[in-house]
Parts: sequence; C-alpha cells; structure tokens
Amino acid sequence: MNVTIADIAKATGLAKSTISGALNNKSGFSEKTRRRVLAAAEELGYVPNEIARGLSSKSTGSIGLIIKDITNPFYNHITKGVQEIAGEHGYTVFLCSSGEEHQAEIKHIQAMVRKRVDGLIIAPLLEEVTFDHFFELKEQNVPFVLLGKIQGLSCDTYDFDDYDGGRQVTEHLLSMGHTRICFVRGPKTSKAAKLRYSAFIDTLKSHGIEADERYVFQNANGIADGMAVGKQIAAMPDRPTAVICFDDVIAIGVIKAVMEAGLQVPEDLSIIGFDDIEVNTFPLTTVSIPTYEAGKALAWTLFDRILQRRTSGFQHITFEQKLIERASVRQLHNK
Amino acid sequence: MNVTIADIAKATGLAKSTISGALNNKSGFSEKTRRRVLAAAEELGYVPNEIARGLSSKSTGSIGLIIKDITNPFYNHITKGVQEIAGEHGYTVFLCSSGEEHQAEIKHIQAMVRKRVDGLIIAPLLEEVTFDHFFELKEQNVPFVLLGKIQGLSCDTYDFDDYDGGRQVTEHLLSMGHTRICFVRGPKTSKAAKLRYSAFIDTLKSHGIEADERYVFQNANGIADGMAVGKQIAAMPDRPTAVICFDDVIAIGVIKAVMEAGLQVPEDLSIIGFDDIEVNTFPLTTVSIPTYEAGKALAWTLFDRILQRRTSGFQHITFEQKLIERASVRQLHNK
DNA sequence: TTGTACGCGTTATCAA
DNA sequence: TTGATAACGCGTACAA
Repeated sequence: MNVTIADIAKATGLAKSTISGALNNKSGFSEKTRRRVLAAAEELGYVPNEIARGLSSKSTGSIGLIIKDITNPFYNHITKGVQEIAGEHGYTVFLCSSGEEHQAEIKHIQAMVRKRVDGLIIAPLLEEVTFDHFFELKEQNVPFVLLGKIQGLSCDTYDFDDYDGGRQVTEHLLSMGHTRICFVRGPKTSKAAKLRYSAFIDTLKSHGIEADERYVFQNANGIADGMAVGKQIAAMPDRPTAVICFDDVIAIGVIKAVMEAGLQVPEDLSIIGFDDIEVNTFPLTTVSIPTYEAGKALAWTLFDRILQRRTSGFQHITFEQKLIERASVRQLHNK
Repeated sequence: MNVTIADIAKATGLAKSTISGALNNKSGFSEKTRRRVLAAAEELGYVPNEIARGLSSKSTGSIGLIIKDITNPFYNHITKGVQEIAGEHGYTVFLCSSGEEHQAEIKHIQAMVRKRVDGLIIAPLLEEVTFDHFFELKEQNVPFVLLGKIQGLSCDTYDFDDYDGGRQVTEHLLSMGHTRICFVRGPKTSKAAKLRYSAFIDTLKSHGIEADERYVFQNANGIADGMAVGKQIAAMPDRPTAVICFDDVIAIGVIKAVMEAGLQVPEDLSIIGFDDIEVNTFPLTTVSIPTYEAGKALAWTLFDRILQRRTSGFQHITFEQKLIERASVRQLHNK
C-alpha cells in the first residue's frame, strides 16, 4: 500500500542506501542517479515515513507544548509564538492542555517523552503540587524550557515579573485614593496568582493598610468565575471601591456581572486586570504581559538546546510587566 | 542511554517477547513473570518508545488539527473540543496553523502525512484556491474530516449554515429599519464569508434593495483590520446605519474604532457580528455558532473512522447558526 | 508459558 | 559513486 524506499529501489534497480542518500541530498551521488531516484519517487507517490526516520535518526522533528487552557488569550498567544518559531525550524508541535489538573500535566509530559519529542515547553507549570515529574523529566534527557521556576531544578526558564505587576496595580489603586480593594486570585495552581497576591498584601502593608479578608476571592478561573465574583461584589453591603483581577478574562466577567447588577465601571467600582488582551472593547486598565514574545523566546531557547547552538549553563530570563492605564479606574476624592 | 525492552530482557533473563507481552498486558503470562517484568521496568526507568511502536504497529496515536489562527476564539474553541475527545481516546494532537496561506496549508497536510498521523481534522479549509492536496490526501488513505466541503471529494464533513446566518442577520437589520447596511467580509480564503455575503445580497434583493458597493469591505481579518474598517466607516460622509461583521473579533475592532472616533453604538451605528464570543463586555448582537461542540463532533467522527467504529458511507452534518439579539442594533424610526 | 526470528522504513557504516 | 548489511526499538507469528 505505502511505497517505501525499498519499492523505489526495486523500481530503479538501485540499492536502498542509494535511494536514501539521493533523497536526502547527501553528497556523493551522480546527478543522473539523483534524477532517476527523484523521478521514480514522484512516479510511485513516495511519502517519506518520519516515524521510521525518527527511529533511526533519534530525532522526531516534533516538540511538545503544555499549557493550561487554549481558550485563554494568555495561552493562545504563547502558543502562537511557539508555533511560529517551531515552523521556522521545520518542526511540528504537539499541543497539550492540562487545565488545572496535576495528573493531566504528569500524563502529558510522560506522553511527550514516550513520543520522543525533541524538546518540551511547559508554560506554565502548575503550582501547589509535587514536582517529581519534572525531576524525572530531567533524568530523561530531553531538553525543556519552563515558564516558571522550580526550586532545585536546573534548566532554562522564563518568568514574568508577577510580584512587580502586583505591586504596580496596588500602588496605582492607592495613588488613585482606593483603600477598600478587592483581590480576585486566579487558579489555585497559579504561582503568578500567589506572587501578585503577596505583592498586594505587602504593598498595602507598606502603606499601613491591612487587607480585608472579606475582599479576597480565592480560586477564580475563567469568565464564569469572574461573573460569579462580580455578582457577589455587587451585592456586598460595604462594597470595595476597586477590584484587582487575576486576569483580563476574569475582569471582563466581573465587569459583565456588576453591570448587569446595575453598577457602572469605574463610577461605582474600579477594576484592574492582567494580560492586556486585545480583543476587548472595554477600556480596561490592565497590566501588559508580552505573551507572544515569550512564546517565541521559549521556543528559541528550546531550539538553542535541541540544535546545540548553546550548550553552556542554563539561563533565567524575566520579562517585565507594565501597567497600562485606561479608564476602568476612577480617581477617588471622598476617602 | 535509553533503556529498551532488550535491556530489561537482559536484566530479568527473560526474552524480549516476554517483556513486550507482559508490558502490554497480553494474556498468557504468569503473574510472577509479569511482576518481575514490571519491577525491572520500573527499576531501570524504562520508557516505552512510541516511535518504534508506531513503526511496528502502524499506528502513532496522534492526530493532526489544521486551523487558521489559534488566537481567534472560533478556532481555539474548536481546538479545545478536538483535544478533549482526542484525550479521551488516549491520543495526542499536532496543532498546525495556516493563517491565510495556501502553501502553509499544503505543507502542514504533507507534514502530517509524513509523520503518519492516524487521522486529520482540517477546520476549515482555505477557499479560492486549488484543492489538489485534498485529493492527494484522499489517495494517501489517512482518515480525515473537514469543516467545509469540497466539490467532488467524498469524505466526512461538517458545516455551519453560513448562508442562513447571513440571511438571519440581514433580515434582522431590515426588520429594525436599516437599509444602508455595511458588510465587512472576512478573510478572502473564507467560504463562510462568501456564503454570508451572498445571503446578504440575496436577502436585500428579495426586499427590493440593492447593496451599496461603497459599503462593502473586502478582506478583513483580525482586530486590527476591524479597527481600520471602523475608522473608515466613522469618516464616511453618508455613513451606513448598520454594519455586519464577519466575526465578533472584527466587530469588536469596529466598535473600538468608531467609539474612539466619538460615535456611539448602537445610537450612531448598529453592529452585528458572528461567533458569539464569550469574553466580551459589549452587548453585541451576534450569531451563535457551536464551535466547541463542532470540535468535539469533528473528533468523534474522525475516531469513528480511525477505530473503524463506522465504515459505511460518509456523513455530512450541518450545524445551525442562531441570531442572538443583544443591544448593539438600534430600532430605526426615521427611514 | 517462554523464546526465536523477522518485519516495520530509515539511516549509517563500510566495502566494493 | 554505489551496494550490502547492520542498527534503531518494538510487535508478533511461530516454534519450543
């Protein structure tokens, strides 16, 4: 059914090794043979089998990308960046989504190793769980790059400066006169959420303010959770004046819900998000995060390893986060 | 470096075939041997090589998904659906993005065949180009499912009823008193765009109205184009009263731009989109399209073929599109 | 129940 | 410049 180099060897009367060599543009074959081989290949409808090639050559031309949720702009921009660079290298990418499930992450990583990907990008890892599978991965000897860091594990990493992002938004709100601030934490497996929250607490404290427990929502993820939180906020007797959301998706959910409840943003409630997603009409004050660039950078670094363009020590790069002021935060006068 | 079944055979003193059988839970092995094998595998850190397995078994456990742009909610919801079903089957998915480039689509399809994926989902195909590569694909004997149809090519297909969607939005606008309607066509390689536009023209005509050429924008794609179009519309001397956008992303771009130009939606301009994307605060009247469900359905159908759960004739399924009225279309009194 | 031998489609190493 | 032949890691008849 499937035509192989053996078939085309038989057809041309040449040896398999000759076919292979000619097909792969190796030097040392006469132009005549080369033509003959190419013609026969075309003729028979030969399609190289990358699986066999991979078995023999120890390289599959595939990399794996593990993310949480392709539906979220944060991740799909990273994905876009990774794909672009992979494409430039003639590579193909396996996309795996773990959601919030630790077991899924483990399974995906193992599946990628079994499929013998040439490299792996994990962006970002889940937190609040064991990291054994990463140490195992390290043993496995497949190059990988992380968006995030793991204590004691040496590999290339990237990071967004989440603590600083959290600090910036808090400072901003404070400077606009807000003190009753609500904080919507993201997924419980998110280190970014943890860092931003710490920054929030610390920054508040440095201004002599204690965070109000009633104003922090623990695990929000996606627009539905954002809306649920928004509904609760709108119904609070002593509503906060501002809310910091883990990401723009959640922020949009909050906005939808509070508007449905008859409130105005920012008149009745100021809102800040993270990610600066582009497809959005609301003039949301947010923190811009270079996800697309990070995706490209992650992939570049991975290919540096795969192609051994770089063999020295591991690098750790941190991307800045930058507050973008738009119109979802109101200047408060009546403190 | 990498431990193989041969290594574990040597370690246990058993034969390779015994290892293979025990590892794959084949019947006919004593519990004792099985344990011994498993223990040794664990001990040595054995990781099955799916590449070798694939070569031997003729099945890679991977499928390919080809889309245009992972950044667009339309596609990432399809992707999510596909991934979910693939995961349930223990399969992994290669994600390929073609953008608007015909050559990229061809390359990706060929790459997938060379990697010997067990099946392929192409959603949706590019239009206005040759389809030779699909006929070749058919020859290749790899199962595939299309979102869209190709004249003369028999395979399983899904479809959204784009013509009807176009009809619905036009009827709606007409019923709200609009006659000066702008139409923003989507990517030039989109059949959906073509069908919706035909419906628009036909529906208008059936009401005795001729479409105004000045009001149709040819190839818009993504939010940037949407904004460019919005800017142009805002500056028009005899502005249309309503605009139909190819998708919500474009619609959001148009809204951003016209609002920046000082216009109100829908007071000054009514806007309709397609896709009903969830992450959006604007009360956009739009057409809901079951992308996530379609993704799952596409994958189900593909696995029906891969696993030979279904071997009879090809099926063609059409999903309905449904107008969702929100608040971006204004009732016009002064006709 | 276990072992032997071969095939899967390529690449790579040597001889010729 | 070309041709045997042996890997690559695993599955699987078939034989023991």
